[in-house]
Amino acid sequence: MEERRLQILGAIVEDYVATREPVGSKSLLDRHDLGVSAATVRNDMSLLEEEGLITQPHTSAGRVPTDKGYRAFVDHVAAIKPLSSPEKRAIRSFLDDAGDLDELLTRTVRLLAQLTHQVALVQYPAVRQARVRHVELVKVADALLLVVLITESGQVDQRTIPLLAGRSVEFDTDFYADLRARMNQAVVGREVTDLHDPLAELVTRSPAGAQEACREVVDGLLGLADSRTEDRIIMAGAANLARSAGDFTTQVEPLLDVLEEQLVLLRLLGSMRAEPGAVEVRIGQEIPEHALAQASLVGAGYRDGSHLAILGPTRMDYVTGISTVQALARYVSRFLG
Amino acid sequence: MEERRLQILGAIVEDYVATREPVGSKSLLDRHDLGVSAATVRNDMSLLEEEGLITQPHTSAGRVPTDKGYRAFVDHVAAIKPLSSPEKRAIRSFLDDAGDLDELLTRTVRLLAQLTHQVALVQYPAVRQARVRHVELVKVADALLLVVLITESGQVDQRTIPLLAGRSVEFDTDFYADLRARMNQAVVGREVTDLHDPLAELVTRSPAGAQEACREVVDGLLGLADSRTEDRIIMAGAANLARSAGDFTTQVEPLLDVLEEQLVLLRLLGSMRAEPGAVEVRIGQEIPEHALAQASLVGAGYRDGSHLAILGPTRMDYVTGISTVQALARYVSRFLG
DNA sequence: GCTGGCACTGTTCGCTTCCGAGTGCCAATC
DNA sequence: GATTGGCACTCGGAAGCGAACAGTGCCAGC
Repeated sequence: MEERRLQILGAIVEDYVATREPVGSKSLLDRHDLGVSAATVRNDMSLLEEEGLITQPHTSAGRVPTDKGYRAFVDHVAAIKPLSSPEKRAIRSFLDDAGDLDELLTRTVRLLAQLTHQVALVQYPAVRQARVRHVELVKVADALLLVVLITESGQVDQRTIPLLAGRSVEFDTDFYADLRARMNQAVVGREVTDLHDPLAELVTRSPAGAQEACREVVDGLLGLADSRTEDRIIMAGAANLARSAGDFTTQVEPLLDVLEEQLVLLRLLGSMRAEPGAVEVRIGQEIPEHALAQASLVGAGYRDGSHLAILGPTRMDYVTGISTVQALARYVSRFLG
Repeated sequence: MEERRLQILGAIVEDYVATREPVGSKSLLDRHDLGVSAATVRNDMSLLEEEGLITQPHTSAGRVPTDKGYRAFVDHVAAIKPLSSPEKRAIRSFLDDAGDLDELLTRTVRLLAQLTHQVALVQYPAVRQARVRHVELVKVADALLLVVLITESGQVDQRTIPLLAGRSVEFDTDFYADLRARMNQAVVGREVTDLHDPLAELVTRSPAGAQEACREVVDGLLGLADSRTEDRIIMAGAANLARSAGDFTTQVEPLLDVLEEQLVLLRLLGSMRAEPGAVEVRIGQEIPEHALAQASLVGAGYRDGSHLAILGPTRMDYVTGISTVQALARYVSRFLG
């Protein structure tokens, strides 16, 4: 029976994840009621091994799932186990308390790490398409101007720029108040990616003597608008790796190095294709990054095109992982919507 | 000679940190030219052990530094090894590129973790005493208002608040533009901790029908002003723990749990007393937190009263740690000044 | 197609033995 | 009085060995 073989595979994965030890036919029967004898299980195990789903570390040892085995488990056996009501409520109230986008994401990533005991990653939502809601200029010191950009999505970005041309007396607070008003008039309602022309025009229309000072500020705003579209990754629970360090037969160092490399993580999450609310699982070799050949990634899309994920050893608890990732992705999507 | 004993202690610490193995009199001489014989070293070791600075895991094994030994090493032996010029330049240019406070701190903490291979912690600068520079209100959606608080120190805080009372038609964008103007008039220039009275007055002076809507916003701003004084900790390199997991004889789990507990970390950094630019070292038992009994903390003050630190096994490279922490604390202080 | 039985296999565990790094002490030397 | 070479002693860890054990594959019988 095809059915039973998968059931056995599931049991093997479950036991191996729980015990970290190769599981044999007999001990399998101790923990699971399969309704057949050990010999039958052995036969099925043989077949599973032929298919490449499990493997023996050595003769006379139990079996261990292969990457392919985990894949089959995830695809055909693992059922999403919805979170319990108290869990759901706890999550919701914890996330509800978040004051702004940053905090929402920070809390989400921490929660994800805590619930799954893995490393959690959240991609900053890609909101390139946002429109400008407001621009604020605040003179912080004699030669320092704070530029704040607020988008309709409620994201607030800021940058302090040094003033060189604009530091003479005639460019006082009023000057910047006026500039602020004109800038807002020029950019409010426009796409943040589309500010170059209107701002250039604003500069040319400024009084001759003030063009340099205006350009300074305009450049700051353009830089800000540009950098805000940069992707970022928030991470939590990296220390959980210490817990599962034993699961990696190779050195953990390269893996740690990868975690420090924002670029690699960006590529990783950026390559995920899961639709919002859907889950995508990458197992071991399926991850195109050598250092992660013994790791698995469970990710889900949220909002539009952004992703969050957990990263752990291939021998991880996929059921809990998938459920949790999916639940959190949905919550976050809803809060952002 | 007191002198030589300390030199030997230094050599023991150095070797033990490098090899993770108890160091004996002979192997010590192999790696260090002390100008005396093994027997003399043995005698000195005996004395060091009597003083409680080193200890033997068992008879016929080499010696290992005790917490007290590390303490003596740090106090009397370790010399600060200034960073090399290229290092300094790299640090400076990396930090110079930071656009705002948040990014500066993020970069600092990452750098610290990378340079020392330990867990790095940075306390968000305590700027309770800041004055209000500007308040901005932006209606993000029908029933959502974004409140932005900008202080003279250039810090920008934000929060989205739900509008219940103020969602009717008469409270339109103009209403909030007007409210914004009045709020600014009421609070600009005041201490953020001292906004309660003027804002309460603002509410009572508002038109009778709008008081509820005003109170809503005022409460949001007060909450924001309040929460911005909340301390925060930024962490990086937690994964480095996996690298040094072998250094902890006890379970690593409780230690990981501590790292997830912002509160404990806050208490930890908050209890540091190092002046800006000065370094404070806490070794093992000196840390009033059971789970960190095998860890050490190397911290330095920056700005006024805030701290940054690294956390690692007691068996850590204190020389590099102290130098790096001090250097970064000074850089950050300078950039913020 | 499933099962119980059986012979076979390689790891692990406990035991013993042995080696060596390291110590402490002492008498001799500078 | 500090330093040194010599020496006996100790104990943990590596090496070697056999038994126990967990697990497998195969086969005949139901």
